[in-house]
Amino acid sequence: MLHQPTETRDTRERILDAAETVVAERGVAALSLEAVAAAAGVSKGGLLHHFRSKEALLTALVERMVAEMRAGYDAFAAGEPEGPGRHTRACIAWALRPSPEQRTRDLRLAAALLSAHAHDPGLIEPVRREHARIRAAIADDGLLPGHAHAVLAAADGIFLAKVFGLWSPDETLARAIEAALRSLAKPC
Amino acid sequence: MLHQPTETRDTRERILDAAETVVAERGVAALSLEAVAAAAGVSKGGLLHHFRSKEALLTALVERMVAEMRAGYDAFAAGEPEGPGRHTRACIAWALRPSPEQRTRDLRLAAALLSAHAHDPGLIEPVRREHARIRAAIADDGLLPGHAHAVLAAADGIFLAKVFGLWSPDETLARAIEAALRSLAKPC
DNA sequence: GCCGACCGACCGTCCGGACGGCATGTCGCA
DNA sequence: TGCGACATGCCGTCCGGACGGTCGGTCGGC
Repeated sequence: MLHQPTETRDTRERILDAAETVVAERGVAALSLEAVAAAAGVSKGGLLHHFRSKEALLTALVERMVAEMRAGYDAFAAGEPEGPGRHTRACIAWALRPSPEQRTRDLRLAAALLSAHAHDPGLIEPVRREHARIRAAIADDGLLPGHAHAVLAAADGIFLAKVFGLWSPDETLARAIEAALRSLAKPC
Repeated sequence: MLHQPTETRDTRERILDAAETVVAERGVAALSLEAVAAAAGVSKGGLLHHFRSKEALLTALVERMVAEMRAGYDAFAAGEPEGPGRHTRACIAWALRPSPEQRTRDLRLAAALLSAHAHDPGLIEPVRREHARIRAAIADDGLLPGHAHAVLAAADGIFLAKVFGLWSPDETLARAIEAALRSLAKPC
């Protein structure tokens, strides 16, 4: 494995974090290279040293996001007991289990998704592939296909509604929605 | 009531249609005044005669979209039989009943939502209000709150996944999802 | 003394918006 | 009926600013 100086990786991560922060706080339109550089405590030249173009920055943002998605979802799947409906229940947990680090994860996801899609819809292709992977897992989960996909749609809805700031259920409602979805995730 | 020449209204509508077309075909980043004007067969000056700024254009886009949303949803609600779960079933129909004019409606919604939110997240406030209105109707629909909101989340997910081009169920899967959601929309 | 991280000035381009002008039509008035 | 004053829908040019990206240069470590 090539040895990469730690400082470089730190700066790259700092820049990606800064990009997400800018989008989260000031919207997609404010995502300029100068704004990101300033938020990361780096000059514009320094930023462009790490990401050769804005598109490269957005691509890296999407890649990191998808990796985070995949790791998070797989962790939930691993936490569910074996048997039919496991992946479907992982979707429920992924969308409706509020934990501090998940809140920030959602903000990161939203920022990356929105900014990349705004620049070029083709940039979120990795997200589409990850979604397809989850769909495949869910279709082979031992449930009626309609039930599993209804749960997936609900999980998507919870998350994407948060992306646009449409709404977010409070704690008690989240529990109630979770119960309703779990009733769909039972073996037929 | 003031008499408004018909030609003006036509041109305004043509411009709004053109804006949606540009976004749908070339993405949010391509939504410039010049591109919209060209697609509408109007000069940039002519466009700015009807919409004093880009923000005014986007505001009008969102307003038209919300009106369309509201009319469509209310039509589905009116078509459902009275009794508990009516609004919840209207959500299901709204998201999962494919009809030609609804496909184009979805494209319009997606284009308006994405472009307005990209320019300024505050511009989609009317959408948030409309969503809140539907949530209120659903919360008072005679079902367990968790069930009704789970259905709403699924409807949101189906639509918003389409907005980002993540996926869209085919006809048979749509029927299966519909059946699963309807099982949640039964009186408790 | 080389190399990689980073800087900051600079450039070309694009975009939003202002502005003055030009037709067409309408109304008041003689 | 004819005419002038004005409003309206639309055009096309121009400008200031912002933004993405280039490039020559600096500095510290190996």
